[in-house]
Amino acid sequence: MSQTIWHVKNCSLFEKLSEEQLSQLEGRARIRSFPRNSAIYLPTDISDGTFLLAEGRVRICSTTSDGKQAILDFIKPGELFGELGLFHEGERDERAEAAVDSTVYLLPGDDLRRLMQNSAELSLGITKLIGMRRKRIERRLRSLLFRSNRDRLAHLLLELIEQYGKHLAEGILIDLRLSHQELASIIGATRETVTALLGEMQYDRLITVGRQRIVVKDLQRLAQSVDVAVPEIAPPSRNYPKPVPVPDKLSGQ
Amino acid sequence: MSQTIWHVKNCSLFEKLSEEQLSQLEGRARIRSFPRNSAIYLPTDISDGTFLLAEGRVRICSTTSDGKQAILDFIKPGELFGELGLFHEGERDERAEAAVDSTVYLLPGDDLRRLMQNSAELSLGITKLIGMRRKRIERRLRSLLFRSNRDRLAHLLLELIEQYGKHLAEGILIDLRLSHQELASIIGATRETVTALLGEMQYDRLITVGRQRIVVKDLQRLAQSVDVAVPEIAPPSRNYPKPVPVPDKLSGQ
DNA sequence: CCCGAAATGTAAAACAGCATACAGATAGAA
DNA sequence: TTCTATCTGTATGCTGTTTTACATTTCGGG
Repeated sequence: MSQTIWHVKNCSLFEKLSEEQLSQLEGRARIRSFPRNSAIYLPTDISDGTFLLAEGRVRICSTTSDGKQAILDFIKPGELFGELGLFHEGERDERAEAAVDSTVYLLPGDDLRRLMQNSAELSLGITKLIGMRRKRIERRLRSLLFRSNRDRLAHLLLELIEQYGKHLAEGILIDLRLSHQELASIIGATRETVTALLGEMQYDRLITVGRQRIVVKDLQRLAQSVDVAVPEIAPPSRNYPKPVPVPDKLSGQ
Repeated sequence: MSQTIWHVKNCSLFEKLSEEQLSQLEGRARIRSFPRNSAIYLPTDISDGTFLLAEGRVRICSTTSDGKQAILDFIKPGELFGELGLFHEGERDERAEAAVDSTVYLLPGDDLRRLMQNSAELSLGITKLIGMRRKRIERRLRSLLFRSNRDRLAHLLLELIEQYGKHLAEGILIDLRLSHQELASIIGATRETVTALLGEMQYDRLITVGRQRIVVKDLQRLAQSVDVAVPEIAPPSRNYPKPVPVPDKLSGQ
């Protein structure tokens, strides 16, 4: 088996495919690297084909005609994105960007559809992934419908801890560089509001903030304040294995 | 073929199943009627099994601990709901209610999963349905992130016209009984705000309002006001055939 | 036909978050 | 280093929305 397809083989989604099916997919799949903040697809792109994130982090964005931006979702390694184009042709209505340097497999729509026809396992796996994303989005929806900006921000911090939390002497570091603007785009607020809220939380001794750096000092109380269970901090390992290092990912664009 | 399964057979989702598979499903499926406003499942229910709406209309709701309610989605005949329970055990985190008198098939999770294993067609169909719902929810999310209450309400009216619009001499009737409270729960606002906004729109000669009755008088201008294409009014027929009349659906509960 | 629950209408006060307008701080590039 | 773009901090007025507190109307069931 060639090295190219190594990730795909190791992605739980594809583990039930036969060797033959895998090599078929391999022949058609393309791998590509994207540097931090570059676009992976645009809303105007023709929406066939699906993307599988091998490494990095991808954000799904939406922009209004008057330029306002929101982040709809973050994609983790091993997850698909752009996959709704499989079923509904036409233009995509969102944008995908690499949040950090990322490596992505491009799976042609036709091939993937054919494989799905022949593998109920694969179909089921994809269904699960889409369903999981729907659950995430439903949670965001509830959050927007019911919670204040401050609560949404607190909630977001807790979620981030779950994925990027790192124990430190001073507290739990959210090990991910996020500007206030980005936080604002996630919770649907303005940058200024986020700055103010973070300041408030710092004053309340819940967190300490630095430039693109947030340390949660009192997880207990933070979780309490939004009536939520204290999150577990995920182990640093990924279920999706780290690929052979790409020489210079910044040149991928 | 028995009459019970007639709907299932005619649901595009299941049309590719063999006779044998159908009768297998038939043996396990249960049909049940729910009167207007009754609960179909609760958040505390064990979340196995999936529901197929045969006739009527179902709303998916979420309630906070302090009693605030929101409507996450509406289900049309031929669509599945509660289907995420197929993949993630545990309690459901939403509630389903009959918005009008409704007839529902209950498909046991095990059986459906087994069928999905054996029919890639079926898996694909279910994936499409879940994906469609995700698209709807993503649209709601954008709407909440970007639009004001008034714009969200205008937007909602346009969507409702698409599904329930009925041409009348005075304009286009939204042929669905909805209280201000319900409208508010959909767009994420308070009842009072909705009352005020509807009043405003009436003053602007965009609509006329009566008790649980809204007539859009100037569709053109309404669509313009939220920068959206004028919606088509769907034909009254459903892609899902009307079942043999149930004697007295109100007795179903 | 009457009554009670639900739906609707209205209005004042309080508030949260936004738009706007700056100014200082910092990192990364040249 | 220096310079510039990005990020952060802060203040102010304003607007839209919620909250609260009612009064009124209407439907539907007994």
